[in-house]
Amino acid sequence: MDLAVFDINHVSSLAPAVSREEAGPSPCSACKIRNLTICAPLNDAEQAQMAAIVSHVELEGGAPLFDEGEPADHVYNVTSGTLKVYKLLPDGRRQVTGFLLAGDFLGLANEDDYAYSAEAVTHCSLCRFPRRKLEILMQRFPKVEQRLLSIASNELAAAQEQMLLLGRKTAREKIASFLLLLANRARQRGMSDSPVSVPMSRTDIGDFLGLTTETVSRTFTQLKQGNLIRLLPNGLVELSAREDLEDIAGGF
Amino acid sequence: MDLAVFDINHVSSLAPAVSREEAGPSPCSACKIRNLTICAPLNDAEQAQMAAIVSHVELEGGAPLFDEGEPADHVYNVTSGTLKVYKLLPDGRRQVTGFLLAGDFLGLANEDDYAYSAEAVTHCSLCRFPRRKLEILMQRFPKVEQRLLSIASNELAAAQEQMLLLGRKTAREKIASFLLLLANRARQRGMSDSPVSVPMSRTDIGDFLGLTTETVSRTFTQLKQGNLIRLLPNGLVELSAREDLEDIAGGF
DNA sequence: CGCCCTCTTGAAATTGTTCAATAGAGGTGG
DNA sequence: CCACCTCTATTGAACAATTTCAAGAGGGCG
Repeated sequence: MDLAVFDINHVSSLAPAVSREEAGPSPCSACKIRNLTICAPLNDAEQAQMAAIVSHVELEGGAPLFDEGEPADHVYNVTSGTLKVYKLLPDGRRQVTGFLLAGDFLGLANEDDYAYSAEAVTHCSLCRFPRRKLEILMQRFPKVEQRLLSIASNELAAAQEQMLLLGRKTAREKIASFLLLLANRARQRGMSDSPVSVPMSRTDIGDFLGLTTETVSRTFTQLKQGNLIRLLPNGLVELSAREDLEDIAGGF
Repeated sequence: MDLAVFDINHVSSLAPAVSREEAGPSPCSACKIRNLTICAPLNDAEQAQMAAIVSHVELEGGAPLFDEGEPADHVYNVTSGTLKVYKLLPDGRRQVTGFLLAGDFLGLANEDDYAYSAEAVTHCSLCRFPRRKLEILMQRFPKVEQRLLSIASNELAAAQEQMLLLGRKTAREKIASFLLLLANRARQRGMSDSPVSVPMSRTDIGDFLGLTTETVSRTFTQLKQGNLIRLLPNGLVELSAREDLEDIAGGF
């Protein structure tokens, strides 16, 4: 559970030339997922002002980003890798409320403190914005605030979809929905949707779907034996019969 | 399942004097829940501009407000009564994703269509805003957009809490959480939190908590027999041992 | 090569569901 | 005003899905 946080300003003071050359005048101009982020609506000049307040964070798999209850001083945009966000009950039961991929935004909080914990699943890099400074920039660029509202609306719709899954779907339906969710998100990002990468553990998947690891495992086996999926090495899953999976998932 | 929609402009053209006298120059100036709504950050002059685009809707219990998949042309603020919002699976299984009380906002959608259905539980009144016109007003009053973002953030936090409930809590914990949620929301609105009003059916409660009506009923009975609650007439529930309920609910 | 951790598989136990029947509450019409 | 009708809530018993407990298999890393 090592935490590895690198501030790009710090790094570049050690090796500025390399950092600058790799990234160009501003690392943001090379950002491949800009259109997914809160920076999407900004032109180059405006984006430079965002770049002025951003720092860069790298996490290795398993490293925490922040914990529920900590002061919510920063918000983040994922630039690569996968994270999970989760909430705990007093006795340790856990609900993973989401997995975050490149382009996803996290840290939105209305209260002073984070309402959930965030932890890297794989090696991740993120852009970090001080919340205060971002709020000031948002007053200058209402487009960013609109973008954030748009992101929040999308997350809300996804949360409602997840409530439907948690409250009303069977284990089989949950797993089918989950695989299709991952596949669709991979496709949006120009990555392979079959085989799709499933980098998180069975425990994480169970905690996301409201199941135990054993049930997740058994259900994968069951789908595999029905020739709906194939389990490949390195956490890859081939969706051999997407249509059937969609029928099982119940509309996705 | 009668739908009763009254446009306040229409009503006042029939009986303008009465309508004006009851409400004052603008019905909004008499609004008792303004501080909960999207209008909260506006001064009187600004609020008048909001009033110019608002219309008033009344629904009787059981009447639908809109259905999933309909064009999302309006957003609403509840001014009195209780509504439920829900999603359906193709075979009819239902997940109630929330109950809305006075001051609550609904209709936020990023896509063109509503992502869920909304239906009155009790007799309700709402303020209706054409989405297009509200978007224009938001550009003039960024405060409203900020307010909306703040509302969306709160809803997102509530949605995550509900995912924790749906995915990881037992029936007993779910019912305890639900009663405390209703009680807290009633208290926020200056209403009695014990006995708390529980106007929705056992089926609605079950569909909100991911349980069947039978399990809801049995769990109420069980809590009653443990002297944690008392079931009074007219859907009132006395929380006789709030501390114990909070322990059961697992932090609320 | 072996250890550790995760995943898989099996069998028993449990929670909540399903099916079925009764009780109660609210509304309607005689 | 009461009887009846209907809809919702409650209760019971059998059933099923998922969990829990337990053991073994596979895979990656030192």
